[in-house]
Amino acid sequence: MTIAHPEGLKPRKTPRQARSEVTVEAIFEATIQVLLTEGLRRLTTTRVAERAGVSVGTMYQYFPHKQALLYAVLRRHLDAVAKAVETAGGRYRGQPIATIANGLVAAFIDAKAARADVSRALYLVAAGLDTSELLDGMSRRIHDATATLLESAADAEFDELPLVTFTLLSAMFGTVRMIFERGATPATWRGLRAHLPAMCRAYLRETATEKRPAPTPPVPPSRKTTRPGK
Amino acid sequence: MTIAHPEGLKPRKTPRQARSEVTVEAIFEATIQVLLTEGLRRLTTTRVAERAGVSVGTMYQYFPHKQALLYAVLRRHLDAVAKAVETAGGRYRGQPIATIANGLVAAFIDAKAARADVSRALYLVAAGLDTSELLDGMSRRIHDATATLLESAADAEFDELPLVTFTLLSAMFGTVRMIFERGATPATWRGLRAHLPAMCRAYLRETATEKRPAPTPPVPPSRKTTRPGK
DNA sequence: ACCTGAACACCGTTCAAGT
DNA sequence: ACCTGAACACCGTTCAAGT
Repeated sequence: MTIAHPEGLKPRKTPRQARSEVTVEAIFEATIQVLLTEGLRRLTTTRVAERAGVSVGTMYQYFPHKQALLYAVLRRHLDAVAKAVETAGGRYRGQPIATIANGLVAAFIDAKAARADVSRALYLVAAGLDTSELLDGMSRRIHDATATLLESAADAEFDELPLVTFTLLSAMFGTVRMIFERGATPATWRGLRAHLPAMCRAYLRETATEKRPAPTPPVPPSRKTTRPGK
Repeated sequence: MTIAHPEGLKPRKTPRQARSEVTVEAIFEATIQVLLTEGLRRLTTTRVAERAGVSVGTMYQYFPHKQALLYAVLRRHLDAVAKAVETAGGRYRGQPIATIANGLVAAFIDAKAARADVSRALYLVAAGLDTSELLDGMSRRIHDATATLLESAADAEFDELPLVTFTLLSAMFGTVRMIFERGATPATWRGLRAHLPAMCRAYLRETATEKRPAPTPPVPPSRKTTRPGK
């Protein structure tokens, strides 16, 4: 559950007194505020400290450098997203792939949209940091939850589960990310909310080998599994 | 064809003598080299100037600030990608959607993979810059080329062409981007090269209304078009 | 026309001194 | 234990002086 911090990005000390917990919390909140009001480019250690009502020195007592601070903020957000997908994984277990695809996309989009402004700001933060280990950890949680979910599907089996999971998630992550980085219109958002699940369903139907004959629809899924080689 | 520079990101002057053209070219090349060997974080105006064999002052004669320099390098690369998709658009006009999907994905991946290291480095650059106008311009070219291509498909018509184009491209862009930002294994690359087109084909088949009865396959496409509203 | 590089303002980070 | 803020090193940017 806990993701290891890459060396050097650890918080410098853990708060031991009530006073310092308040301080750390204030620093977190100030970081997000400065990020949203001033932008990443103008996010300065001095500015964050000022906004948090502490001195720069205090900040450096908890975070060895600016990167570590941003890293910690990013980590919080990604953790919430991973949790959302894991929860969805529990809820849709054993359902048909259509339901799974819809549920998964909805959970992911909702988690991001809940704090859309923060999400958007953090994409920039993530790019400027060495986040490979953090993203690896979060991706693994989400990947595992998704693979387990797909494996439990009532009406389908997958020959290459890891690759299917990876492709599916890449499209989901990437699409939503794309939307966030450029400001999408509400119309685009609505459109995507329908078309992204549609794409996922179509893909899963294409790559699945049927487990039992589906009850209602007369449409036969393709029999051959797609081969990844070359 | 030419994309307007956002205010303030214009090159400061255009080279008028052969000497300065050489200088600018050296600066471009130096930027990419420093980016690849030192990373974005250690990319310093002094370092780039040194590597290019000119003084900082000279650099500032051509680029008003560091951002403008990075912007220009990014612009070059994106232009090459847009050109690749436009070319593919010409080549696959009037083909069946399966062929179009395959060709489009291949063209895009190839364009990125051609200079994979530069691609990777530039994703970081793009995130740290105000690139909305640049990306809007490039996206428009790619979007237009793709929409025209889809409209020409021999075996399908699309009720909501703009939304379909957008969703398709988002998945493509996003997926490839995802791969680039984290180092993907060759196996993953090969897998994706097969599965990403498969996903695109499945999606297009799902959202298309058939133009003429397909000749070979007995699989009927779904008749109802997916509705984007809520 | 084009180039140089010392000089300036600003930001990340430290550390001796405080409570 | 926790906090302060002047001090230092480094980076982006400028501009008077050169060819």
